[in-house]
Amino acid sequence: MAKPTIHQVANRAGVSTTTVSRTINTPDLVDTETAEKVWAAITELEYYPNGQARSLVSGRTRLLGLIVSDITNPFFPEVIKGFEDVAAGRGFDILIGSTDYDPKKMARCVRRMLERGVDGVAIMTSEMDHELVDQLARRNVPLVFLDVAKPREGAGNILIDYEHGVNQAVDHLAALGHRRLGFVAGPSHLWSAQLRRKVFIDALRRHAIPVEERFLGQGNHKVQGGLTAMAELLQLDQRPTAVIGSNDLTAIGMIRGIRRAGLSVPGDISVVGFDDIWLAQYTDPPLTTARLSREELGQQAFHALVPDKPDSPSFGTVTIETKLIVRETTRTI
Amino acid sequence: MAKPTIHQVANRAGVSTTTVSRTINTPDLVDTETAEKVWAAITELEYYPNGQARSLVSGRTRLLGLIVSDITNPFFPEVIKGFEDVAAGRGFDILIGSTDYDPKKMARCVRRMLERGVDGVAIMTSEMDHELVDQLARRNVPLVFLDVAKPREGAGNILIDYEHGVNQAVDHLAALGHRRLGFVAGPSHLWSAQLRRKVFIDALRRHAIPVEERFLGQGNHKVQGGLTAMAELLQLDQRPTAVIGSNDLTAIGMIRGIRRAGLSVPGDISVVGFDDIWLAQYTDPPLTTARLSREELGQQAFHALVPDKPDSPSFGTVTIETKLIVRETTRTI
DNA sequence: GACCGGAATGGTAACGTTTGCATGAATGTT
DNA sequence: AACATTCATGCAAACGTTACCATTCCGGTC
Repeated sequence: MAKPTIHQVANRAGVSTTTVSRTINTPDLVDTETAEKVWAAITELEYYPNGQARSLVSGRTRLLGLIVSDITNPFFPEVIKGFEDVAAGRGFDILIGSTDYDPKKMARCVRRMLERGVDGVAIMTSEMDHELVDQLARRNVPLVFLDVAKPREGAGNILIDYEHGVNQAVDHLAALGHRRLGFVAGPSHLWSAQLRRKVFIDALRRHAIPVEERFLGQGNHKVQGGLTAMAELLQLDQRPTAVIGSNDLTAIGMIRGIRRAGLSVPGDISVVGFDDIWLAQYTDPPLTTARLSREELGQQAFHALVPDKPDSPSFGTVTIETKLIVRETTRTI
Repeated sequence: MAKPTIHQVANRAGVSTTTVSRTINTPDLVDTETAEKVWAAITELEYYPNGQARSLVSGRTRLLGLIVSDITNPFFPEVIKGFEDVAAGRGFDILIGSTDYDPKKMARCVRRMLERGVDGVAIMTSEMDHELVDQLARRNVPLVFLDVAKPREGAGNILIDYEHGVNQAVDHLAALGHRRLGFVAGPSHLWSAQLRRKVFIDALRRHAIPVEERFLGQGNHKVQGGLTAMAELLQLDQRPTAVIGSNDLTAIGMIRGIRRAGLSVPGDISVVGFDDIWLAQYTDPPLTTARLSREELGQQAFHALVPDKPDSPSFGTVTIETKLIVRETTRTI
């Protein structure tokens, strides 16, 4: 009674297990009348097919892995949501693995996914062990990398077009008359943080705005980092009139730093963030920031792993756009 | 080569599959020398046991379900983390289901978990279909409910001791000399929100502080709700000198409302939140709030589902403490 | 009326493990 | 020297599905 098998259903309906299986999977092959009896038995017994047995024979698990570094980081939940939503719609479940920036946990994650026989893995974590990833690849597990330094052969890659958003931000500030722009970068070991910084500098050049070393601060993608970096920037005898943070947390810290120095945002200094995390709309004042749609990121990751048409290669590279959201931390000089 | 089976390993090591299985699961039963050969074969072939086959015979999947309403809500990720951490340590994987407050998705979630044959499900969502839950119970799937109205028979229940934290908050404010206390509640359909409000009123009584209806505002557990409710409270000819929000988001909205009215926190009005979400330490000024350890919540949920000693019943009820964290939004009157 | 084709169904062998039962060798006990 | 005990191993039967290959029955065709 507890967990009826296909045999019990078959018995009850007075047919063979084969017929039950067909009623569920290929209804066209079974007589309407028989099908009804089978369905009756199924609902009466509250039968659910045993997934293990199913995928043991089919070879597919309809299970996808998603490896992130820290689910607590406000950036990730929305990616997960985007991924999960579309996956659930297509009948896939997802297995989440947090690495906590710890290579050991990463290894454990990969092992778990391998044993579960996932049909694909999305990896969004900077610190990854190449050996481990190769192991996945060698077993023909479809892979997709999110926002990774070098697109990988034989795997999907989702890249982020930092350039557009940052350009828009610089355009925006330039249009408001700002000519002294500062930037507080993220941790230097993070490739994407490096890229954001580089893209900012390129944008300045394009606008023929002089790039001043002293306006380039160093943060850590956390509030505290933005705060202290901003404090240093404010020591300068000639300070920037507008500053961009490498991510929203940094920008929030910067706002706090400016306030603490007795100045106002955007009255004295304009501030722009990056990411548009959920929190950005609730800062005081609401933060102008370059949005990176995390939901889309998750969705694209799914599509890279399980293509619409079966057997299409999907090793392609997809780019996610970024786009400036103007709120209230920027003002004309 | 792609996915070696236990047979290939057995062949390579020159033993039977039984021996390979034993080398992995019950090493005591196999000769050291043989074991070495087997392990050699395992690593050479990069063999990982097939989980489906394994759990097909064992009946256990070492898979746990976790149903939440919205992973994007900053409250949940930390619960998930607590749950996942301890689960991973014990060799369990977790399957996340978001209901999005949609009964249909909830049903789909339950079905998915049933088909996967999860070894237990933790449910932390207010809108749940009793029929669905009964279905799980009938199939002897261990269940645990988190912060639910009525403890359920035959299932684990994790309750939250709202009382202690709120009492501490009121104590704290009373000690600072406040006698006119306000409260902005959460959505009335949410049982836990109701409870927080009730507990607040009880605390006032205990302190012989008069309970004034007009000081009891109505929010929705979002920033906006706190903001508008606070605006109303400020219209009063005699306003409260301290206010408590039903959750941190509400409190953040309240701070904003106070500021918008040209008053200062905590200079004019003290504010206390509830939950201590990650964001609470980054508000300006940092929020005094009653902490509800979400990590512990997740951990307890796991322990309720898979007890340390096999076969211990574990239908018990566990209570999570709440505790005031004093930061900088409260001050003497 | 013999033959063919299609529709509906059943029997059974996989899928990759674990696990009781059986076997054989080696060691110890009387 | 016969026998019990332990240790190390193998054989084969499960676990719950699906998929291939029959088999049966039926109406239609020549």
